[in-house]
Amino acid sequence: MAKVLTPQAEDFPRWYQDVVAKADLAENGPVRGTMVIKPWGYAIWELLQAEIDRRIKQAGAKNAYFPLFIPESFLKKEAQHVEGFSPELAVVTHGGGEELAEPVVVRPTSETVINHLFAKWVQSHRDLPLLINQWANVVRWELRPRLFLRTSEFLWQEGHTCHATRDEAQAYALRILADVYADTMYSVLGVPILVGRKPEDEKFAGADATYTCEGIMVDGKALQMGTSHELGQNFAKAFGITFQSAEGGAAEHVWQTSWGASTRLIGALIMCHGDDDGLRLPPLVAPAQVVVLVVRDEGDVAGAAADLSRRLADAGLRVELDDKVATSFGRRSTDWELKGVPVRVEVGPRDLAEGLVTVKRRVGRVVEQVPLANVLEAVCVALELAEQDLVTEATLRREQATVETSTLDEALEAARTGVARVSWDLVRDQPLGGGVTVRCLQRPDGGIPLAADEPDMVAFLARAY
RNA sequence: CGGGGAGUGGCGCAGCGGUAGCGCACCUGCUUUGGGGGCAGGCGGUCGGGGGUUCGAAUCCCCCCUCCCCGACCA
Repeated sequence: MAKVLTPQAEDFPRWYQDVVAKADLAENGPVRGTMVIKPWGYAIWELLQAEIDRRIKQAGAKNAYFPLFIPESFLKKEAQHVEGFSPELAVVTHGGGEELAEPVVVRPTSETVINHLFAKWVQSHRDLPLLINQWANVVRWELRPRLFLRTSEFLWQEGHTCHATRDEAQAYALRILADVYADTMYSVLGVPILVGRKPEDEKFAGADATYTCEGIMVDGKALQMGTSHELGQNFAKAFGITFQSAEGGAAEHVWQTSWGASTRLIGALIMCHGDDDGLRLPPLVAPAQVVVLVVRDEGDVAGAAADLSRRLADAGLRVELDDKVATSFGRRSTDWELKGVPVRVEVGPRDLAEGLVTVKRRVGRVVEQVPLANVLEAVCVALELAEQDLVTEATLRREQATVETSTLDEALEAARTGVARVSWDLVRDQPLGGGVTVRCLQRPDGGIPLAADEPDMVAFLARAY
């Protein structure tokens, strides 16, 4: 196998850049920090998006769309929020050749503009809960961009909800975390995650509590893949979102949540499953689940390959037919491998003479000769196993990367190369350094702490992207 | 903003006073095709910008700009 990529062990960040480029996922835009998502990368995003969208709707939220431009004054209405986002705002000061009376910011997130509207939409307890989601791009002027992981503009979904009580809002924030994020990450992306609560100083700007899904990458670093926030009544008070309860009486402020997951998930996919030969895609988000390759255009090989790809497509699989024999077979194999297609079916004259084709799995490099009649079944089994193997491998790796520690020094040492599990009481208010941060807090039994001051919490320390 | 480095065909780089080169990619043709094939021919650059030194500047000097890497911030 020709080495096309910088090996992970040699230089992981460079390996990442190589994969993004060679698998044709994305490239830099002309403005620093911007990203061009190329067809292969975008197709992955669309599949991921569809999965998340389905779960969001299942949780009762409806899609809507709010403006890209937000009056600058809106951002300033919630004190923590403006403090958190000011440094990374893109601000438009001119329009139509004139200086604007009030500058508008390009949304870094949409709490402010959405809550402005919510104040009008919510009047009665009958309007609650209000469950809204939007798919959009947002802009945060990043100092150190990295394709998919941290770009100045990125695509995401952001959910925003209003509830009558704190308990209901909390339950909904946790429901999204579990049913939408954790479930998609685990059962669709095959990425094992740590689910927990962010310490107070790592909360979303303006939130009472932030819950997070932290993925563990091949190099032992953590990546925040999705967050769900309890906003309390902070924005409700800043924007005047009130309702009258069934009992009547004075207007009350609603209790809110917001939650988001972005194109960063693609970065997680790359860094969690990729190997020295490229991407390895879980079948559910593979733009092509199977590629049928014409090894050599001899006799009826091309016809047989075309028939085969049609049969697989008819069975509901996403299939790509590669009959571009002008390019060498080795080159094409390498390219599909870089792109991470889970299963390849190779149709060549030698095998075909015996009524066989070769089925190769990207994960585990399993190769088998299969009679033409059994290809569909063999491919389905291979896809099933591909999914399982990816999860098993990644889960094992996360377990190996996670170290139980009993002192802060031990934890910091372990967090230099992986994840340290340590008592929160040993970490609280201590300086960490070395790029190590508290990724999340859990209860001793792995549950999610519902209050910031729960006793006996466990902290997970790691370096992060 | 602090510390380091780099700007030369699409990409990666060499050249460091004497007419702009290499690898990859791309185009044409032949040959090949079971893991990035081979051969031949070809397209493509006012060497980041401005000023200066010199008979002569990609190369030396001055100013400016941009980008990358390491930190602080971050979905």
